[in-house]
Amino acid sequence: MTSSKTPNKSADDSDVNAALESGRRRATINDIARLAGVSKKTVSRVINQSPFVREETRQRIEAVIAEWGYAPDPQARGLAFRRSFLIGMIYDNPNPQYVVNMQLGLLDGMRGSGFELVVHPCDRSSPTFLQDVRMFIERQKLFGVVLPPSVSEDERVADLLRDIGCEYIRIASVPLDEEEHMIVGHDRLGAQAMGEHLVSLGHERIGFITGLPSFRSSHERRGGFEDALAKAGVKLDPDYVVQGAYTFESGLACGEALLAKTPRPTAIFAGNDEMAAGVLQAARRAGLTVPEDLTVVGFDDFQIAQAVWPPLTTIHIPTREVGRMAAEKLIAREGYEPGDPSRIIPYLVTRESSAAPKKV
Amino acid sequence: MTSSKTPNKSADDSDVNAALESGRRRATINDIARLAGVSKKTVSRVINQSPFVREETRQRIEAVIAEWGYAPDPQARGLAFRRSFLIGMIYDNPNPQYVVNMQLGLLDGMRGSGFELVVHPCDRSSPTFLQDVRMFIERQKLFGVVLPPSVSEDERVADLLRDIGCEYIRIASVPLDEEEHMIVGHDRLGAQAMGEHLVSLGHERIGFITGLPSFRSSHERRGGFEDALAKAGVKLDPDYVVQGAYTFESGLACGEALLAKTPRPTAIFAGNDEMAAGVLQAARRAGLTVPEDLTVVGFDDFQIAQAVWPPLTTIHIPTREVGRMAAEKLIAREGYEPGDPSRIIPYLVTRESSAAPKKV
DNA sequence: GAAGCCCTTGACACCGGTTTCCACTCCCTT
DNA sequence: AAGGGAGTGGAAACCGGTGTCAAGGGCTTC
Repeated sequence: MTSSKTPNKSADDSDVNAALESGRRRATINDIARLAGVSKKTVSRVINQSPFVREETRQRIEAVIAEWGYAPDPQARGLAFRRSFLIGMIYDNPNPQYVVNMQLGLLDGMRGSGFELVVHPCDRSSPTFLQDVRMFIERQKLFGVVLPPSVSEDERVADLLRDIGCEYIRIASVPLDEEEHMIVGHDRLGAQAMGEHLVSLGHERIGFITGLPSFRSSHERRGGFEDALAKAGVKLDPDYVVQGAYTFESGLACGEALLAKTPRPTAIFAGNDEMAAGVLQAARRAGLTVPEDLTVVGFDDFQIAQAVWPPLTTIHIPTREVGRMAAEKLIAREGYEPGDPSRIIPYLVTRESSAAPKKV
Repeated sequence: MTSSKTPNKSADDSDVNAALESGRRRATINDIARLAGVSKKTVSRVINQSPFVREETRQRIEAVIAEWGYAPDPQARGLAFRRSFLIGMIYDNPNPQYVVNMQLGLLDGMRGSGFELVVHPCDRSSPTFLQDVRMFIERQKLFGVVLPPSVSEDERVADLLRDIGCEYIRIASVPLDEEEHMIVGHDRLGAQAMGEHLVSLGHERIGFITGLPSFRSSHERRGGFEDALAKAGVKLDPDYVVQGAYTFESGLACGEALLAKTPRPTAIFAGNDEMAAGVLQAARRAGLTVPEDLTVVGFDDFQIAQAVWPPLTTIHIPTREVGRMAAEKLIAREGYEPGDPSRIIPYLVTRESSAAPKKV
């Protein structure tokens, strides 16, 4: 009777066990404690990997936990810890494929950790934006949040997070914060690769369509492109740079604008695939054949790049992998090593939309 | 001194108020009770809209709640209620735009309700699928789940949910469950509309590409199409029906197969836009011009329909609205009326990919 | 053999809400 | 004025975990 805590509990115990065994009730920490003949505090220690538990005791408890399939209640645990086991993704990126890939990546990185992902699209221009974000985080007592662009680039949000002491990871194309809060993408490298590709094909009069200026990636992509051109001794004529908005429609309009220039560019590099698809349409309306009359290239390598005609030469961005790294960094589990940054380096994908310019 | 509960609390009170006012601590139900001069039970009654509170008392408490911006802790509340305020979206639909639109719709319907959305993509063919779902729901004590296709069509999942007593809404193109658990889409109507459109243009030899047979929508779309043709006295030749997989690649392959038939169909109706984009590519490879040589139409009206050339005639499905209705139904708030089903009726969007067949 | 220390363990209060139970109003009847 | 019922609010237990702190046991050390 060493494990019995009160003299007349055995009758109750059998009732309790019956309820448990029939599956009518999930096991609680008290059940596990009782079944293992220890106090619930010790079970708690095992759950939280406290080193102050005798190996033999730990194994006994772990066996009982495994046998009954016990998992602690995140709400109760969260209540005591004063925080939840939820991770928020706060975003305003309008591209569905980016969003979904990012979500999948985050879930990859969270798998088996006991955390769950709560999604929170937002409108950065709303007057209540910061208050909404704060409410979201404080009410749910989020463990942490992941911020993809362009929310990641908003210092007000970062300040808020530091202020309320919420863990966060910012995903951006440039370092904006301490290293531990950043996953830095390599848009610049990707744009450089594209610049080299176009130059190597022999293009010299190239149009460029920027993304939304509120996204740092817009500037990085342009910058990387200019780097590559400069290195090859080709100059990017500012007159051939027009500002898009990362949308198909803006790509169409900007494409038409660029194609109206004299002389016409022999290639157009759009800041993302959506806009490149718009350029393809502009080219078609102008009676031009791609890539014979015009090279059109994009950035991101989302599905649209393959669905248009001709399929787009573009830069592949490993969004899902970026998400995985972000989640891993956020929860920083034991056995977590920093993650090889080379996993998220973008690369050129050559398809049929790019070719050498026609000889004059 | 009527509101003072213990004689020597006033000193403590000012400390507590200081902490509150400085924002160092969020208000709890005890603070609100103290500030309003009532017991926390009464505050709880107000929060939970109990009718047993004097109107005057209620207003006083609500004023204090508003003044301090108090919101009850979902974890503590959930712990006592034995359920969380989380809603799960369990899905295996591979289309990013569908997923994102559905999420947005669900969030629309949940806005201001205090619920949050936890996303849970899954693999229905995994051996641990049902166990994963069960674990997800039971651990988080989800308030309810929303099941879009094709998870919604899996009776094992519905059985599981009934078994563990979890609220759920199934989104599908046919009624599969009691009315209160269903949002029924109208794929059939949409496909009928497309059938009528093609017939009215004069097409009689029409190819059809089905979606994945594991999606009920595939059969409904085909069925609705056949209905419309039958009504017009046109027969759908089974030889001109090929099975796709809702992907671009499958659309390409199926398009090639259909265009190889003799005589060639004058129109191809693909079960979704992705496949229609594939058909466009097959047509181009075959040297055909759309819509002069071949009419190609899709279904869903996702963004790809506008980004390809020519832009696709398709059926618009109000996915986001469907999501909103699902969420509203799930949380069935006071003031909730069933929701006008006409809001989610699909409609034809005519673009440039459909035209009358050339005269022979 | 007693003191001192470390390793383990458990009792108890607490996280922030809800529910149960009960006592106390208040108002209306008799 | 007393009695009775409905309406109202408080104390304490509870949801399922965690923090704090002190106690028990085995070991070494003097």
